[in-house]
Amino acid sequence: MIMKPDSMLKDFFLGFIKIHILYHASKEPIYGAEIQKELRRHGYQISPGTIYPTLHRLKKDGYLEQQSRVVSGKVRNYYTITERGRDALDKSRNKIQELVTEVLEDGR
Amino acid sequence: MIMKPDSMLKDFFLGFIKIHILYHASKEPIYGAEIQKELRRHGYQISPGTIYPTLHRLKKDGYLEQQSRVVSGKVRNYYTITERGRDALDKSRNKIQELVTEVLEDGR
DNA sequence: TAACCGATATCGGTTAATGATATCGCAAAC
DNA sequence: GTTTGCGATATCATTAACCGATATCGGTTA
Repeated sequence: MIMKPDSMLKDFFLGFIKIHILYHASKEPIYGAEIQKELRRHGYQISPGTIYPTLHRLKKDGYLEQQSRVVSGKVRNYYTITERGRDALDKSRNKIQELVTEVLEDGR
Repeated sequence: MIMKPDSMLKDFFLGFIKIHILYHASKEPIYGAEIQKELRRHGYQISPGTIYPTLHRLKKDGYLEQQSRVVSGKVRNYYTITERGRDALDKSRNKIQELVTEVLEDGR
């Protein structure tokens, strides 16, 4: 029996996904399956049914732009952050800092 | 026309609520309406339909314990963190630190 | 004992995550 | 040039969660 990650952390993680994606897309072009792997390294199994609609949404909202590229015979949709996305990321950073700092600040 | 907070931050906030609540309940006894005000100070209007079920859930899961108290003629359900809740909070802290630090670390 | 009121509880409607499945499109094989 | 393989992407029905409007609770006071 596999112990699922704490639901609290799962919730946190889901709420954090868009920001996490924007961050990586600000570093280098990313694609769906890669993001999924990256999230797994953090211990969270996020469904493709979540990843892809999220990417589409971020593109539709103008935060990401898409370039299709062929890699070893497969089509990949790479996403890069836009200027608008960068602004949103910066704004989110500040707010997250404010929200999280307090909670993280001290142990028991 | 009131500009709603960015949906990305809203998502983050919703995912963060349980942890935020646990944190405050680790400092002092809290109650629903107070939490709602506290969250508003951060710029987010969270519905009672979210707050109260969340508190019930945290209690049911053993993270909070409840004491009903009468204040100026009104019944209030105060919640305090349990030992189990403290453990969950500490665990969450570590994980959040790991997840957030990277994203916050640098500007553009 | 009736009316008040802050706080809490609840309900139907709506939106979002899920993960299993189907599809896409290029390339290598024959 | 047609077929097959495959990683990546798209989609769909189901399930769960937030929403906010509304109802209810239960001491207190007059």
